[in-house]
Amino acid sequence: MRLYEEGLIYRGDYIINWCPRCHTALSDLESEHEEVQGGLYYIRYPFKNGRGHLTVATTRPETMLGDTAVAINPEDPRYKDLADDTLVLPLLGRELPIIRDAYVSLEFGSGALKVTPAHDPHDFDLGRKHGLAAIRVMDDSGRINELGGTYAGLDRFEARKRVVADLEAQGLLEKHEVHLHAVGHCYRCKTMVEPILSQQWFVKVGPLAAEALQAVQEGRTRIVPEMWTNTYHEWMTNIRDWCISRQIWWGHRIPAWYCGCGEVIVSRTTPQACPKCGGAELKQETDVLDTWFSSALWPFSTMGWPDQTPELKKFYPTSCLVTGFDILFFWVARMMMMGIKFMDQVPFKDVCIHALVRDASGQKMSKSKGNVMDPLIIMDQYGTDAFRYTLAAFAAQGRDIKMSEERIAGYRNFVNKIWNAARFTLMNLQGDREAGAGLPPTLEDRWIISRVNRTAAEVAAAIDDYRFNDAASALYQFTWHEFCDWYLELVKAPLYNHDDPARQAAARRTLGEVFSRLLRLLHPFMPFVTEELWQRLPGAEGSVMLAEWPNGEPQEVDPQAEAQMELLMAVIGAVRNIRGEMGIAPGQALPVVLMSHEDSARQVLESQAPRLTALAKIASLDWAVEGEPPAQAASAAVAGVTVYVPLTGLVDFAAEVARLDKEIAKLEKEITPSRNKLANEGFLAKAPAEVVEKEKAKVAEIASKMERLAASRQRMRAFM
RNA sequence: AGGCACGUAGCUCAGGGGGAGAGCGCUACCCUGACACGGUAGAGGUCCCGGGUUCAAAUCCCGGCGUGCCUACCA
Repeated sequence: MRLYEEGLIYRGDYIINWCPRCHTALSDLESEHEEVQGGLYYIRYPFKNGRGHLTVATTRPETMLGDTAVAINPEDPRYKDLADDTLVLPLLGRELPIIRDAYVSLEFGSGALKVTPAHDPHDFDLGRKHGLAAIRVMDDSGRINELGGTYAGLDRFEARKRVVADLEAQGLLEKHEVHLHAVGHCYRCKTMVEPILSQQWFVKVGPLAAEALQAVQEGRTRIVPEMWTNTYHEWMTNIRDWCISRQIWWGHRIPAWYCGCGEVIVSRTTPQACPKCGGAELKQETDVLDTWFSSALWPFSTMGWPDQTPELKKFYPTSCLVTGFDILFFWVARMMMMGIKFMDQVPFKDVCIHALVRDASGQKMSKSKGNVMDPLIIMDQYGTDAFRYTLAAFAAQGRDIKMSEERIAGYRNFVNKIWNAARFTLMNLQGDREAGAGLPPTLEDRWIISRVNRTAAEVAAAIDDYRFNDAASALYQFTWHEFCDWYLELVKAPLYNHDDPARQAAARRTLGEVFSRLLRLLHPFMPFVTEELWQRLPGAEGSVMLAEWPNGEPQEVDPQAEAQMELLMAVIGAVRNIRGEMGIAPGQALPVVLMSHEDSARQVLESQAPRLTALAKIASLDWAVEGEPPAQAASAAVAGVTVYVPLTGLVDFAAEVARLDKEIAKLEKEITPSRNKLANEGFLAKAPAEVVEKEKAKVAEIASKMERLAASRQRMRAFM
């Protein structure tokens, strides 16, 4: 009503997109252009004076039945001296004036354009400009009507064939070329849209769009990822009036009444009599509003508008709308227009455009194409949580998703991993998470607490930025490769040591705490399994949905513990590498000798000897005096520490030399770019000091490793 | 036709000026007391091509080639 009163809604005769199957008008958006192979027909229109003809080109010969003129470009040299200014329309014999308009392209077709104002939007404009009649020759089902002469009653495609055949028979078809062009199709039923002259209701969107555009330009509404603002801008700038009449049976009926005297009454209440003639014979408009028009009011109409309800006050404008790009115009832009118009404020602060799931070849999934992946089947197969996690992991900004079942299976495995980690955790907690306070934390305690806090901070930051894939992968990495791979293995030692119940309890405490935080962090991505496990976690109350969200406590980040763990993991990795590369059975415990000139490293490793021994499967752990390595041993170099595995008896010296060669070659490849940089004077002069320092430290570390490995290699060679 | 993306391991994809990453797949070994939907170790890359900017380019700029999407009335 308000829009009508302000002149922003009007009724008018225009060419609209008509679906001959749905029997309704469509907006420009609902007409989807699709490339089709059509024909370009060159048809001879004879001059009235009988001397020759003018050839016009058209893709839709059947519309010639509604022609009311032929247009040429006034600049066209071919048509400078025409024999006559009047043509005779073939088949029907109607006389057609030749009009001159710069709109006609000199390059396309024959340079002569047949004008059918009732069946083409541009012809309609031309018709208005030149005062031509508009003859509508088709009915609402796409059949030729009584104005189409002998073609009356034929379907539009049938009519085309007949028209072409008849023209050919009369020698009026000059030629016929194959022609690719984009043709509108009904978004609902894919029927070819027919542009038809018709009286409909329209919204004058210009002023509304200008405001909606400005809101985004001024940042009152932010579109994420930003690249979509271009698209939004483009569309808002080139927008045409919006046809909102629909001849369908669902939707809001347009509140307009027609009186026999010709008066149109638009009213909030049902009018009793015509204000002009007093007549009581009023008929309400049968058309309904486009559903997108109605739903443009959604952000406020759902909260009691036009009343100023408490809900409306509190929740408008909303914080974030999450949607797909294909809805950006249909709905988002229109909610913006209406929100600003009626609420004086944008409907949402952020619009988050998420990725669209496409099929394996990048096609948009659609039922009619038959390339849909049924989420119910997938969830049945891999689990709802796995499916949801996959979508989150794939949801990188600005990119669509080609769904891959392998990835879903990978996340199913992840869910399973968590389930098993939970079994381990719950089994060991023995119903108690509270005991064990007071003992100083072990290295693995400090480390995992530090890591879970870093992860929490990372997840929080990622979610704030709508980088759901970053959040998902941070959690995956932490859960599997830190919590499960390292922490759970390390914590087994205190957990299984019944001789030290206090330490055992302390271990339980940390385990329970970290696992509890992990469940809370995972919950948004994996709601079902985490809730199930939460219910079994001792000390957890209520639903995990309501549990406190871990944001990451900076004071619980412990860089020293992380550095020490890094050393421990490197040494364990070195022993395992030797075991794997030398083909030593996993079950065989190995003697290990360490050598280091760094007291701090030695201290850490000595204090962690039990963990080191357990995870690297070590039979005996000894320290060598510097410069006196064990004679026959495989070796590895980590930062600050050299690792020896004496292999007397079962050692294969050639294999060890080969292993060291490979390792040295790898380091060589790593060190070269850094050495080159340091040899570059420009780098030393212009690069930031910390970058130069970093390169130097890197070169020093790798060089040290290489030296130690080379020394080992030399010793091994002596035994060959 | 115009616009916007994308081209990184065999496949699916992150990253985005200073040490090439993940999942799956692959190779070898292992049913180790949470987990074989698993563990340990490993192989695998001209970051599409060509220029440019820079001390430094997979990353920024320009031009190609290829792919996808969106918009569009050339009858």
